[in-house]
Amino acid sequence: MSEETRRQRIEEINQMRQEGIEPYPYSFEKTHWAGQIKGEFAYLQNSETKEDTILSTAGRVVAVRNHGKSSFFVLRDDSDRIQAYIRLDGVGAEGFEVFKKYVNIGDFVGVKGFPFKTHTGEISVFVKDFEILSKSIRMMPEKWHGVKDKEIIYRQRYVEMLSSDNALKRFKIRSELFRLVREFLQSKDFVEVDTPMLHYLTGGASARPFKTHINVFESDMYLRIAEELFLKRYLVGGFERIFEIGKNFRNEGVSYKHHPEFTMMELYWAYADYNDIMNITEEMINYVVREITGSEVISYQGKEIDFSRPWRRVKMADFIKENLDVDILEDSDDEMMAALKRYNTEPEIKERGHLIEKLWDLVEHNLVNPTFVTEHPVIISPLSKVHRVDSRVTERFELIISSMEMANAFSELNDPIEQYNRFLRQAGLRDIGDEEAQMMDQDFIRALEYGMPPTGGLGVGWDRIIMLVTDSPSIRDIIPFPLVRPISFEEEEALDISDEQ
RNA sequence: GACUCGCUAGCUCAGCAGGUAGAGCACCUGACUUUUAAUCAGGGGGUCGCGGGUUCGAAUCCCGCGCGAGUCACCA
Repeated sequence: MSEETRRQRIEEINQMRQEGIEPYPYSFEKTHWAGQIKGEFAYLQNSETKEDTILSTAGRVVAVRNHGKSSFFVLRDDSDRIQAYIRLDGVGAEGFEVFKKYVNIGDFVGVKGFPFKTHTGEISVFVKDFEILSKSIRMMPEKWHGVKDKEIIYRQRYVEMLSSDNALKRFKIRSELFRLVREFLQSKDFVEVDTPMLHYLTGGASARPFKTHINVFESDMYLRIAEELFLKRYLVGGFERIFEIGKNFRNEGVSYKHHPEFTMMELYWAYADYNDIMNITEEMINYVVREITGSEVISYQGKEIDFSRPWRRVKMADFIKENLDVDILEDSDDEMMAALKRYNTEPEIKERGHLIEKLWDLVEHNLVNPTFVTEHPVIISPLSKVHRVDSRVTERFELIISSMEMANAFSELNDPIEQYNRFLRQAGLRDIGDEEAQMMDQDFIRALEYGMPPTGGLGVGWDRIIMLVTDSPSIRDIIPFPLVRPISFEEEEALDISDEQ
């Protein structure tokens, strides 16, 4: 590491203070964002100045081009980049000397001056005054190639963000997406609520939980794997249209589409069923995709994905039958097992539900455009109502896009007796070693006994949708600070800041 | 977990018939008052991921480990 440059910077900071220049001042009056300046003064002709307009802006210096008694430099802020032009006769000999001596790429600088357009047509700020706002003592990544090392990108995301406009934009899209989701749902009278992340019992999904411990109650706890069971308690309480956007935690593998900590949205709509939920899901995702990308057809990793409505709807059993020639509703366990063997796979737990899941995994990758896969067997849907005309299946759907499960929804089971029996069966699965089976939640049963209205419920894994709209190959690319294997800071760095002051 | 690939200056990368390390950007010094990957001249900077082995000699060959990426397996 360039220890040398870092020492130089620290020495410069000391010098600055001796000269009465504070390298880390407290605030700066910023009147314009970079993007605002570019927009507001786009009308200027080449070489035209607007000397009667004094504005100020600030950002990180990302490029400096010195020309003797003048200098061009580029400031990057939240909105865009803006070029600034500083010269000796604009800021005076002393100011210009400070600029040349102390301003480096990576520093935050505030400038005050008037807008103009250069001979070559670049909207710029003619600097009348400037202030160093924060000195950087680290060298910035290469200005042209940026940082490509995935290890730096994931472990020090701030480095990727500060050096790549694209990365900054990617995470702004993430933020914008959640804004749009809230806007959409609020327009339909859904209210945002929240539920605990620390649970004594895990439920609402099939997954292995993280364990933790609460000292005051001397009790083990789990990080939630779903919001479901608490949100339904809201419905018992009287809420009719609710949603929660929050983190869930699943102690399982990491892959391009799995991350132990991910952002899930769940929504519950009283008096609606899974058909209503299908419709609102389609409308909501279509809206979000259009707002963000400006189109209904997007390109994801070279594939085209068409979000135009209506989306295909296919029953799970039919889809598996047409692809694998296996009937998950009628065939025996042995027949399904034989089919799985034909595809060189078999589940760890040889139980009907797991056989069905396994068969599904074989065909999921055949779906690229948004597709609702519906009517899952009762056995793999412990929280879902049995279908009103076919008792072998439930009123449930999963939304598949680009081979990834994006959403899961059902007509929520609100019959307390049946829910109790479904939980009993899940408990039986736990007994035979299925660590992902759900736990009996007696308080939840009690809540249902008080009565929950007929309700349609939905869960959406927005991280995966963000992958699509940002054309990111891995979920780690759109989670700002992904989980990384721990390594000691000393292994990465041999810097000691204390002995250098 | 298995296999494949990668790890060299702050960053992006070269170097691998084994002979004590290079470029560009960045940094420092100098020239240059409309450049935009500015240009020109000079300079500093490296436990070549870590440990062991082979060898007179290892960034380069062999073994182990660490971290990362991809594929598969596992997994909603």
